Amino acid sequence: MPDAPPPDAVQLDAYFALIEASSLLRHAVEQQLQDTGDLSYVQFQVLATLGDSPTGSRRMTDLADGVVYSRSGLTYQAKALETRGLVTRTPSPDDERSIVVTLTDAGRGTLARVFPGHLAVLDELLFAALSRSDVERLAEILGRVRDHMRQTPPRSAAPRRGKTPGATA
Amino acid sequence: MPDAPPPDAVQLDAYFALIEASSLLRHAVEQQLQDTGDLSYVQFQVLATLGDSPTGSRRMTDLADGVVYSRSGLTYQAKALETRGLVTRTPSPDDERSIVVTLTDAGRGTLARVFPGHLAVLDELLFAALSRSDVERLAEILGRVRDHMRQTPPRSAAPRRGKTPGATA
DNA sequence: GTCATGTGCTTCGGATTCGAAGCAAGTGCG
DNA sequence: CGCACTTGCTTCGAATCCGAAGCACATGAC
Repeated sequence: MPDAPPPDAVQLDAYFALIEASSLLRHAVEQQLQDTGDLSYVQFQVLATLGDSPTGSRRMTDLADGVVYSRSGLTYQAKALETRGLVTRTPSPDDERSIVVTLTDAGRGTLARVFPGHLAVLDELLFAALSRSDVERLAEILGRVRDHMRQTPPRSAAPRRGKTPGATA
Repeated sequence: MPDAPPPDAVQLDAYFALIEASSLLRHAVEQQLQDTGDLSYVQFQVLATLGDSPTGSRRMTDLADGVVYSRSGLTYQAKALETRGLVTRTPSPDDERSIVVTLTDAGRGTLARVFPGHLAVLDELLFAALSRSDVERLAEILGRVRDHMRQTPPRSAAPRRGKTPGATA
């Protein structure tokens, strides 16, 4: 290869660290969830998201969006959770085509049973290496990143508007 | 903000932001890789990891470890890459049971073709919302996290449930 | 040398994943 | 109302993923 403009080394560091850290963490957590509650990571995310809602319910689409999952994938998991009695799925009164997923008591129970261990893993793996201010900074920075990404054209929407070189407008 | 009653609120913020941001980023990048080079994310990671090595080679196990993937999963992907001529797989001269994966010229070419767009996505999604010092901090903090996780007992060593059965014998 | 154990990779089976296509309900407009 | 278009979810097929089991080489104890 000739020379490519040396991509910013620190940026790459940050990027790779982000990917690696999240992958490692995810794997560890996944294991814990499997052992403790027989849950996959997505399933846990779904339950946790529902638990976060005041009503304990969400529409399928919003749920899929929240956990960053495909719709068909969520259908699969929601059914699995329903079969196990951890959530219910009922058509919305407002929109007959919407399905509202709701956490059951059993679901809350499972969540409660799994959560402490979950936190323990986080403490051991993620927070053990960090000071309080590290955590604060991390939350602040990544929070900003997340918000930015959520705002930005979600999926396709490549630079469509772009005209050819020169006049931006 | 009231104090954190049960779990530390800031910690949870950081954790969720980490997971969400990495998920969103990964999806976006995945799309770009698919479009530009017909590569899955893992495949890209493998090529990139190999490209990072002075010799352009790595053992299967080290590779799997590096990209945080199962061994069987890597076997699958390595074969796919080999079929497409992007890597070669040869038994190691040292250890007859080791397989050394090596980047081919075609592999380097693909990597080169895909990389600029990859960086563009990162710029747009990840770095656009961050200042230089944010990036530095992020790299530093997450680097520390990653190192900590890499050191920590990878698999087992999870807090066994129940009591410790004292001496096994 | 030979056995027991450890290490490296693959195969196998089953579970999960996604996108595309399909179906049904909602909306805007004449 | 009828029609075109949108939106919400599911089904379908094919690809991918992982853990357990298996195979082959390597190493250490004796």
